[in-house]
Parts: sequence; C-alpha cells; structure tokens
Amino acid sequence: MALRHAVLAALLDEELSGYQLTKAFDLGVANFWHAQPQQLYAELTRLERDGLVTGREVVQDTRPNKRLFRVTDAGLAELERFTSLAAKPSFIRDDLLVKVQAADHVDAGTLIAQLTERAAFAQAKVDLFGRLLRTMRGDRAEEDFLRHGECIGPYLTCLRGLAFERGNRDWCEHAAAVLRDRQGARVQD
Amino acid sequence: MALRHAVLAALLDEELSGYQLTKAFDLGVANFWHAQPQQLYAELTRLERDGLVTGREVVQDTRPNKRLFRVTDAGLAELERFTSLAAKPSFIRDDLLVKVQAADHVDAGTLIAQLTERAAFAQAKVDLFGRLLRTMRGDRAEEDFLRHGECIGPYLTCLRGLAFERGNRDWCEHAAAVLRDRQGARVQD
DNA sequence: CTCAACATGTAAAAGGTTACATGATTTT
DNA sequence: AAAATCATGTAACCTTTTACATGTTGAG
Repeated sequence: MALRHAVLAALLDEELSGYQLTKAFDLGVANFWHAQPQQLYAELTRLERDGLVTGREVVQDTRPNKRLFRVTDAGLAELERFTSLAAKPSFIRDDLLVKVQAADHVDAGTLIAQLTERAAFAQAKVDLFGRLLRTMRGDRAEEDFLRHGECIGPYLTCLRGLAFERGNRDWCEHAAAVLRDRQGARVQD
Repeated sequence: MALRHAVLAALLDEELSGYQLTKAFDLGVANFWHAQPQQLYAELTRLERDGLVTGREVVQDTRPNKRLFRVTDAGLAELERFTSLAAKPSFIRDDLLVKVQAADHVDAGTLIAQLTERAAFAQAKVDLFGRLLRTMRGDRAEEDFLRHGECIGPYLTCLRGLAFERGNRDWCEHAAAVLRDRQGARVQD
C-alpha cells in the first residue's frame, strides 16, 4: 500500500490540489512513483477521511474552485512508520524489454522503430530532470547543496530518475544500433 | 496484458516447466518482467487453453512429474502482433524512493540502513547478470557476439538489467553517503 | 468556434499479491 | 529430524487501469 505514502511524500514540501498532484504523477515528473489521476483523487479522499491530510477550499474567480491538501501530524507519523518497515525490492516491468527478449523471433524493423522512439522519450525526461535539478539547487554547486541544503529528498529522487532515464536512453540506442548492424550484416551474406 | 507476452518470450528459447519459469521470474533473473509463481501457473493454464503454448508431461522417477511448455506457431504470431503495438512507457515505482523523497522529514539512520541493504542487493544482481552474460556469449567478445550470435534477445535484456542494477547500486551508495555526511555536519554545528 | 487546460469524481474490468493447500525427496 | 527444493494449484483481497461523466475559462 505505497501509493498513499507516495502521495504523503509528494505533499510534504508543498500544498497541492488533486489536479496539481495529477500533473506531478501523471506526467512522470514524480520520479519515484507513477499513478493515474483517478487513483490520486480517490487516495486523497481516503487520506483525508483517515486524518492523514487536511484539505482547504480555495475559491477562485476565473477557475473552478479547488481543494489544497497538506500532511497532518498523523500523516507524518504514518510516513515515519512506513519508512521503518522493510522496503520491497523494485523490479523492471517493461513492454519494450519483453519485445527485445523476443528479438530473434520477431521483426527487427519494428523493434528498431520502437527503441528509437523510446530513446527520444527518455532523452526528453533527461532534459526535464536536468532542469528540475538546476531549479532545486539554485546557484549552489551540487556538492554544497547536498551537504547543506534544506530540502534534499526530492533532489535525491530526481537524481535517480535522471540516471534511470539516461540508462534507458543509452540502452535503447545501443540495442537499436545492434539490430541495425545485424540487418546490414544479413544483407552482406 | 503483457504478462502473457512475457511468458511467451521467456519460453521462446527453452522448454520450461511452471516451476522452472517461477525460478526465472520470481528471483528477478528475468530482467524484463517480474511475477509470482501463482500468476505463472495461472497464465500457463490460460495460454495452453488458448493454444499459444503446448505442454507435455515428463514422468520423473525421483521427482514429481512435471509439464514442459513450449510456444506454438499461434503463440509466436501473438508475440509478433504484440510487438507491433505501441509500447507503454515504463515508470519507476519503488518504496525506497518514496522514503528518500521524505528524507528531510524522517529518521536518517533508518534510511541509511535501507539504502545500504539495497545497494548490497543490487550488487548481488550485478554479479549474477555479469555471470549470465558471460555464459551466454561463451568465449566470444561481446561485440562479435552481438553482431553474429544467434540468440541476442536475452543478452540485450540482460544488459539492461545489469545497467539498471548498477544504477541502483551507485545511487543507493551516493544517497547513503550524502545522508551520512549531513549527520556528521549536524554534529559539528 | 474549437481545442487545451482547469477541476473532480464514479464504476467496471483487469492485473497483481498474499494466504492457504498438498505432498514427495534430497540435503543438512 | 528439520529444512530446502521440486511441483502445482485455488481463493480472497488489494491495486491499477480504462471508460464514462460533467462543467468552466482562456487561447488561437
């Protein structure tokens, strides 16, 4: 049941509405968890019912009203409790890897196209995470920021997201190059 | 519905029993998907019902009998069809990252301990994947194997698994070091 | 005038985890 | 004698995804 803890962790540093949370989770800006809008609205309702977050109505003139949520003391205690539990290992679970596993039996052209597309997607995330990191650390050097900064949790998870997407990009490019090479080699036979 | 395709992909190069598949998926040796034994037995039953795999009973003296499964032509066609569909992007979803996101609000000692444990786990997988890769390529150089080898799909996915676990290990070690440094810095204040 | 963004949900279906169940053999 | 490995499942529960539903405002 880690979605609720992911939501709590996301709300620690800023008050957000369900819609704003959606943006963070949905677009993968949250580099530690992913969730659909529907899940987030439902989870916020449950969290408020259980007293782990409180919402306050914000009346807006030009936009529909919204509810901003923040973590309560009970919510923080719940996060502390969660942190003390053993974490489950995380596994890769990826459609594209399934397809590459079957590379010797399926059409190479399709695979190359999908690997290329994924590499571009990963590169876009690399750029995004790079910008986010720069914003978070401001004009400080990374080393200095990590040693003395006040809010390093989100920075550390963003670093993991960056490394993950770099790994994705590099592997996709490499795998696509290997498959292209083999296409060329086959023609030469 | 990619579990079924993951099973098909895993059965492409060798005939396996449900139990043997379990070993591959359960322990994370399968670096492209993860699943519980119960899921695999259920999926094999469905796949056989749908004619995508066939099982044959192997009578054993000293061990309980087992059923070995292999992919049928219809199964291969289904994999081909799956490969031609757009792949969904994969996201990180990790308890430990949720905890690190909350690093500024929860106990650092607990986090350091969990990061250290995870780094060791990742290192064990790095070693395992390294051994698997060596076994797959035999005495050939990697470049030569990838260009001319017959079975490179599993090799490519294993490379991704290796890079992923290296990334995990490096990040865990870095994050733990950052948190330790800050503990030291706090004492000096 | 149409499309994107703001804002929040409900309900059904699919997928995944956990607990329960059984029973033989080999290793420690 | 106990624990690990081989071998296969069922059932209940929890989580996630997909489809449906509604209404306003600002930009092109």
